[in-house]
Amino acid sequence: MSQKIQRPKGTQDVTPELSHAWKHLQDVAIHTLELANYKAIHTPIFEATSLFARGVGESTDIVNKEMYSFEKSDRSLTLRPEGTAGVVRAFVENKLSQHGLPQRLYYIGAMFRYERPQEGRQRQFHQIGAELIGLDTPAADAESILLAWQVLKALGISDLRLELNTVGDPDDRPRFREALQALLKPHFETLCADCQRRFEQNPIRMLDCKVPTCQTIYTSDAVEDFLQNFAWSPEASEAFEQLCHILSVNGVPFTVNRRMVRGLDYYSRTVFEFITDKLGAQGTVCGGGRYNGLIEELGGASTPAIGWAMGVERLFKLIEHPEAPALDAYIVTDCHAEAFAFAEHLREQGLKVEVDLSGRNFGKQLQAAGKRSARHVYTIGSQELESGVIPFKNFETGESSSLNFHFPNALTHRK
RNA sequence: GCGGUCGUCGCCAAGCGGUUAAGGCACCUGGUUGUGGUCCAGGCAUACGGGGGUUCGAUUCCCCUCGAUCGCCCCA
Repeated sequence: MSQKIQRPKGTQDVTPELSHAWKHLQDVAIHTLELANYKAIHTPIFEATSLFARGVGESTDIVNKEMYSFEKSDRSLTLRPEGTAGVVRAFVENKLSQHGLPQRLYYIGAMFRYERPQEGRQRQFHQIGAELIGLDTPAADAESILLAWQVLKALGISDLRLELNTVGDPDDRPRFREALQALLKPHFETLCADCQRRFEQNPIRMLDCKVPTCQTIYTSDAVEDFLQNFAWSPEASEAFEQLCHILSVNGVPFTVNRRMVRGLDYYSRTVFEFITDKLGAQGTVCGGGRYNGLIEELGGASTPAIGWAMGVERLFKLIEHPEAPALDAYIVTDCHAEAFAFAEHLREQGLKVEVDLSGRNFGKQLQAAGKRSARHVYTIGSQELESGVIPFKNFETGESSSLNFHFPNALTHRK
């Protein structure tokens, strides 16, 4: 058994039992996206490591400890840990802005993050993402969020909460950070070790801490006041209010969560997450936000954009798994040459058809048809070749009937 | 990377130091000269994730390892 090769840790096989439901999920999502005139973009599964270092951010966990990187002839390459950086790179490289803005793009595919697997978290996982590039308006934010909501609804997932926040413009971030540090400084000694580390590295993240003693500090009136009343730029605040308005008008339930932070450096202003309580600790089913600085950072003209990504595996656990379509016809036969011709005839009509290949007696073949829950069973033996009349039976109603079929070379090529 | 739990056939699952390692489902083969699955008979783990140890003896005890799972971290 030690010889047996297993799939790598944190990866999954989608076997035929599940592959239909898997395809269904993708089909529904893609259909919804395309109805909103989003167009697919396919980018490589690996990119220059520097793309993610610059795009996602040097200080993020993703870049620091989760990348699958490898060297090839002096180049450092990395399996994409997320989709936006690659899409933006492609947008810049292919000069998609020349085709007019805004650009509405979506992608779907595998992502890779070297993490300890747990429920809803794999090392290879899949994301469906949408990017709206070229606009920095509340309406654009709303379109993006509404679109995500529509995809989720189309999948039959509505038992979710949408959390929304604004993290201001890049210029505001240091201001916010310093103000927060100043506010929490007096409590530094009582904070947990993690928070003491975060204090310098990523103070905003402290607010998410699960340690009770830390939480009592972070939920104090002083901190609460600070969060509610921190003065973002007037533009950002104004835009955020309008966005909330549009979402309300469209009946999307949301809550403003001033503590929500996102792990990628490129976010600015609007950030949001759709969260479920049904998946344990990894409840974020869709996460996104605005990234106005990213395109310029990656060498393009300064262009605002917003986008999101959904975790396919997480969605998959939340949706109903539809049955695969039934087998329309089963062909019992000992004359395969002619049976294939007839099968093709049926398939041209869009029917799902299987030809029995076993060569066993017809009784056994009939049994096989029953096990497969075939709707109709056609029998093609030497008699049928001769007469050109094919008997068939509807296995759902039990009714028998027959039809005429012109076999190619039927009379000359019988076995 | 850190902690907890777990690992017996494709799936569910008994056994918990000495068993031929139950059983069910699924699957396969045959019983039926050409009209159906539910019937009957049989098959289907030289083996209990892998490796090492303790023991006269280990699926049952110990260690390591691999994997799963839950949580931390973080995110989709």
